[in-house]
This record gives sequence, structure tokens and C-alpha cells, in this order.
Amino acid sequence: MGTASELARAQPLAAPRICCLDLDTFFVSVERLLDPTLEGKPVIVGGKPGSRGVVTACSYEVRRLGVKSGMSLTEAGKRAPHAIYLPTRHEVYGTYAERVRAIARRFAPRVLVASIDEMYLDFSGCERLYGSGAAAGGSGGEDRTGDAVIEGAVLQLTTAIFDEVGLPSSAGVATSKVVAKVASALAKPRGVMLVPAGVERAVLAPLPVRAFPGIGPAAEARLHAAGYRTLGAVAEASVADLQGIFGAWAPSIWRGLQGLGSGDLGRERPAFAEHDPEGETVGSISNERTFREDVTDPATVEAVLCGLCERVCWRARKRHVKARTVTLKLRYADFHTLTRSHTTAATSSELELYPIVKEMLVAARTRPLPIRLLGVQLSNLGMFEQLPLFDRNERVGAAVDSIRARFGFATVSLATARGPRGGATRGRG
DNA sequence: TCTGGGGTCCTAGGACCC
DNA sequence: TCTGGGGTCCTAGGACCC
Repeated sequence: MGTASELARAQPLAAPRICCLDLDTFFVSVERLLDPTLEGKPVIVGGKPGSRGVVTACSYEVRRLGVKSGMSLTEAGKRAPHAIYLPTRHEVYGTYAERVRAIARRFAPRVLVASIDEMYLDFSGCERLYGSGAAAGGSGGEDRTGDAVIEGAVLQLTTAIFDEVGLPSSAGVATSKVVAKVASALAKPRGVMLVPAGVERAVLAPLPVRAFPGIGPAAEARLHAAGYRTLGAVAEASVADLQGIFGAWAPSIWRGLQGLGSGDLGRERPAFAEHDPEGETVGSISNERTFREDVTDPATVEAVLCGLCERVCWRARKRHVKARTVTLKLRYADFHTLTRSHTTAATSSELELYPIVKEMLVAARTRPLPIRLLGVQLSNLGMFEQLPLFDRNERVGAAVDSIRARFGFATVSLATARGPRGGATRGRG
């Protein structure tokens, strides 16, 4: 019996314990597992230097030379001419990521997959689960002991990932997701950093503004222009001051900087969710392609556009969703980029979508410049049930899918997707 | 330093309806 | 006939993340 505050004093609610687990130079680490001679050498994943594209991952050896992920391969080639350049192999990395997730689920009751190499684990209330015996001799108060217990569990987790899969990882633990994420970045490589409740602001204060998730190049420039250089300085500002810089994000960024960010995992991103808890699917499915060389040839343009339609529709059908909105993305040789979208009745058939997208391209392409990139995106997605297929287009789609399920995506395609001289535009992968 | 590909979320204007 | 305002949907563009 008693008021809520009396109860809280008698039985202190432990602060949330959110762990952000991040695999170190993930793609490089997987490549090294598959080819141990790469160990200790400068490695860049993303493609050949000089080819169009960017660095998707790089080892610490080349980071010392100023190479960063996102940098163009041309630039990387200048800074690290002797590095080993490898193509990106997403399917391979996916299987390793799944093994890591399976280990994570052994350690925490709730796990949220944030990206291929990053996840959040909720250790809130797990102090007793991990605290039996050994860690109970802490000298500090209740919370200190809890911190030590959780830190030990996270250390066990990263050790298990290394022992069982062979991948190095880092982790940050804090009372909120954002601070845990910042801490995991500070812990790299191969470290664990725990931010005790109450010291979040002190940990964030000296960091440059870009260290905070959600502050990118544009916000950084606006912050610098307004005189803010560190997260400590931004934390001093009022929500009203931040409104002009972050717009709708201001309150959540302000809270995050005070260490008051959300202490629960939040919702799984649909792209990673196995089942949609609300029964309704949000999100989008897109594929885009940058040409090796800018193209003008209409047959090539059509073939690629058709192939993109096929691919997104195929992925939509695999997820049992239909789209109401289709968006075309067009990038000219001079990098000027535009999008055109169209909303109709829900579909997942390329036979229906391709003519629409083709028409959008004709209407959108007002300049005589060669094309650098084409993209197709499906959005406004909704679930559909697997019913008998009355519709001709759906039967065609199902037949195509059953062949692809056995032999791969590239084995069948619409005639238009096969390029000018009848040859497939894509290899068998 | 000639700049990938997969996503999510926000902004802002216009159409349309009540 | 003129006027106002809110809500929702659509479209285009852009910031940000990995």
C-alpha cells in the first residue's frame, strides 16, 4: 500500500538498459573470415577503384589513409592505391548477420534489428537474470551493481559472437537508444562502453555535433552557422531555439541530448520484420541502377526500366504486398535528379506497372541529356491474401515466381527486359 | 573528391471534401 | 454568392542512416 512515489522509493525502478550492438567493419570482417590472408591488410569493399561507386566498407588500415565509407572509389583509389578492392556481396553478409542475430536472441528477451550490421537489445530488468552470485559483490549502490552485471553480460555477448562466428563487434549500453548508439561508436573497435544513468550529458558534451544520430551534413552546417560546435552546446539550447534548425525533430533531438531519449526498442523497421505486428505493412520497395556509362540508347533504357519493374514486383509478391504508388527516379548525366510518382489501384504485376512507368519516363524526360540512373519504387503497400488467382496478370506473375524460386531471379524476364539484341542485360549473378 | 543502393521520415503546396 | 477552415490524400523534393 502507498502512493506511487512511495512504492518507487521502496522498490526503485531500474533505469532502462538499452544495448546497441554494432559489428566492426562488418563486410571487411566477413571477407577476412572467407579469406584469412586478408587479415591485417588494407581492404576496401565496394568495387574496383575507378569504377562508378563508393566505398561500402573499409578496414582500419585504410581509414588511417583518410578513406571512409561513402567516399567515391576514384578518391579511395588515390588515397589507397595499394589496398585490396573487393566487390560487395550482400547475400553472403546476410547469412552471417543472421547467425549473429541468433546469438543476440539468446542473451536478451527483446532484440530489434536496425540494419544488416546493427541491432538493439533490451536488457532492462535483466540484472537479476545475469546477477546471480559473481557480480553481486559490487561496492557501490544498487545501480552500480546493476551496471556491472549488464556490462558483464554484454561482454559475454560480444565474446560469444567472436568465438562462435568469428566476427568482432562493439557495444554501447545506456538508458536510451541514441546514447547507446553513440557509446557503441565510442567503444570501437572491439569494445564495450556503458554510460551509467545520469552521466549521459557529460559523455555527449565534448563530442562534435555530427556524432549524434540524426545530425547529418545539412544540420551540421546549420548548427555551425548558428555557433554550435559541440553536443554540449546544443544541449544548452532550448527546444524553441532548435526548432529552426531541426524542425519537427527538435523535441526528440533535445530530449536525446538531455539523456531523456526513449528507453524502449521501438518498432522494428518493416524491411527487417518477419511478421508485421499490426497486420498492415508500411514502407517501400525500391531498386535502382546506375549505368556503368551514361546511356542514350532507348532500347537499353527500356530494358533496364522493365528489369527494375520486374524486380520490385517480384520482391513485393514474395512479401505478399501490393503497391498503390509507383515512383520513377531519373538521374541525368549532370547528376540532376527527379522523381515522378503515380497512384492507382493496388498491384504487384510488372505487366500493369511497366506501361505506367514507361509513360512517366517519357513525360519526365524533357532534357536531351544521357541518363545516369534509373530507379523504380513501390510504396503505399498493403498486404494481400493468397487467394485463387483469377486475374491473368497474377497467374503470369505466379508462374514466373515459381520458376525463379527454383532457378533464381534472372532466369526469366519480360521480353523488354532482355536488352536490344536479345541478350540479357544482367548476368546470372 | 564527379558522387551506390536500400531504406525511413519530414516539408510544402495543391486538390478535394465537408 | 461569398467566405473560412480543417482534414486527408497526392506529389516532388530533400535529409538522414547503414
